[in-house]
Amino acid sequence: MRMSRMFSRTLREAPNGADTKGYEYLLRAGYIRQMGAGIFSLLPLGFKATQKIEGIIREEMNAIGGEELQMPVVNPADIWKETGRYYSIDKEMGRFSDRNNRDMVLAMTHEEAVTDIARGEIDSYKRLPLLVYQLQTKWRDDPRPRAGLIRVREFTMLDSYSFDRDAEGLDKIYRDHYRAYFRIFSRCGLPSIAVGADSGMMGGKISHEYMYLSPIGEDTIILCDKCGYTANRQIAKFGKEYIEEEMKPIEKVSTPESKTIEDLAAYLNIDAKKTAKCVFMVGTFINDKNGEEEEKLIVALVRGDYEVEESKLSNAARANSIRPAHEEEIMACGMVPGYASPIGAKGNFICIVDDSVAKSNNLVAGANDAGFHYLNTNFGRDYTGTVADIASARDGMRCPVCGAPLRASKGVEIGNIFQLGTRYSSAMNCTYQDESGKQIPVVMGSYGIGVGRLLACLAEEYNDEGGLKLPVSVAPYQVHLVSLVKDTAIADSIYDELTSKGIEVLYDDRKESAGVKFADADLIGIPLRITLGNRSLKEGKVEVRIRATGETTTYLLSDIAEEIKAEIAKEQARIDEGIVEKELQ
RNA sequence: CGGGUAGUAGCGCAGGGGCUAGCGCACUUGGUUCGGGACCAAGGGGUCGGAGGUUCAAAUCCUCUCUGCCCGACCA
Repeated sequence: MRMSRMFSRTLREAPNGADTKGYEYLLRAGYIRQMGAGIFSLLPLGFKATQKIEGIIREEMNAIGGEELQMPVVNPADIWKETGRYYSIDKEMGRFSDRNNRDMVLAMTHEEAVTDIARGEIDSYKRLPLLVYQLQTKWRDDPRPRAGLIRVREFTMLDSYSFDRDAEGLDKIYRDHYRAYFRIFSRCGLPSIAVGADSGMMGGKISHEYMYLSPIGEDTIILCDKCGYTANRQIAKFGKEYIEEEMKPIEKVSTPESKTIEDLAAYLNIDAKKTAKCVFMVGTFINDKNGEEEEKLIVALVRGDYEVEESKLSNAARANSIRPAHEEEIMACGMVPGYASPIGAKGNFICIVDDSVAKSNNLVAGANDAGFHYLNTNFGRDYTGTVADIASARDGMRCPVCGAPLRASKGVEIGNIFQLGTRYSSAMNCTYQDESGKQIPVVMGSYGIGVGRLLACLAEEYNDEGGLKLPVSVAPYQVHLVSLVKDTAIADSIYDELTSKGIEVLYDDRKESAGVKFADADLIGIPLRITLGNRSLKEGKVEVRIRATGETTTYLLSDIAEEIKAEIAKEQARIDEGIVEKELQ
């Protein structure tokens, strides 16, 4: 590509709002342009990089037996009503009516669509297993897009769907994906880790998220450096201690001005872990069949020194969503904020008790009387509720596996894999006939990678003061040819020669100063730069500079095609050496 | 959805009741320069986010509204 004819141009200054380096450079180098909140165009450079990523994805998906297809973005709402997600997913899904007033949705994922197709294709166990994937546009009306391509509303996603006759089959294809995803990310040059995750709106039991660890990430990952335990904080467990002792009789004491655990512990001169903290949320429960909604107060109890993890709480309560409760809602159930506990409370509420509280004795809890608390409350004797793990794992807490201190880190979710089981096949009657003639729901899995987000993470990982420095496997071009001599004949012939040999060349044939050309080359970040200048040309040589390291070598003009091929191979070899082969333990 | 902040040329910004709205970069023309964001000269480009209002006069004041960004809620 001749730069004189390139659609995009570089920006000298960062557009307002580009607050991470990767985003700033993608914008300035002309890879992407914004059109609205969370809505971006991929300009030719960004599109090329994306195509490289997609090429890697296709190779790896094909390698595990996937077949590529493409499903429609617009789905009739009927299939989403079959699974109930038409009702349980809120405003995040785009909805509209067609000209005949039929409900339509913009598919934000394709479990329904693929299951609808599959039920027409699968009849016998002999047809299984199957695996299909697509690279396709998703629209998800995220309430808060941010950080460029990291969190957008419209994006391209690899999504694959597996169909098996039983859990063993699912387990195998799930493991295949686990391994293939590490290969994909590492072939793109992106370091990643897999963590145990919440399956969220997808349903199902087992799921893993792939995380690019970075301070710009929004997810919090809990990891153990000693034994390798990793999990998203939303589900991360940690080693809890229980205060087990002989139950003592409950006793009401005056605790004026002690609305927080901190004040209470100070007033009574006790450790916060000797208290039970009461957190109030309101859960929304949606009927999958008809979309009817119901709200209910959720009372969450954790030990005073722990925090409530809302995802865990939401799962334990089986709520579709939860929000903090208002004071009136708490008081309506006979509890007094600041001095609250389920003891003596009445009305329609759900009580979820963290095991740290359930298994500890004689904790201090609210008396539902302003200015008073109870000493020596005990779960089971003084109140009841559902026991679950709803406490949040934090930096420094103990590893649930080996007991070593846990570490918290920020991460960007670049992919995830779910064992769906029969959630969709049962709801949509996607069954196969087994040897005995019985109809059995197909066992499914679904798997996804955000392509644009992956590019954004790469831009974040590979940059310096000058701009991007993408790995050769994903860079839009392999070579950036910069000509500084007036006579274009030599540069033109190098360009033609390299191009004819299948090398991807971005040729800066513009009438710009050397400084501008170098600065733009650094910004765009093509891995290799050929500089054609009078200085070395006098000796019949050109310079080849490696963007990532700045290392420069001069080669004879006559050898340049072969030398460049060798340099590209070297760059590619660096990537190949870093390919991660990892099996699910 | 709550809190904050901003919207003036393609990009970055200044101006904050009064004549023709400015600066840097980018752009056009001519000339000089030519290996790390050159210089000189002459130019082109604006519904000051939108609507309504106050006023002799509004980019500027008031009301409403739209949009972007940041924090939170939320999210795969």
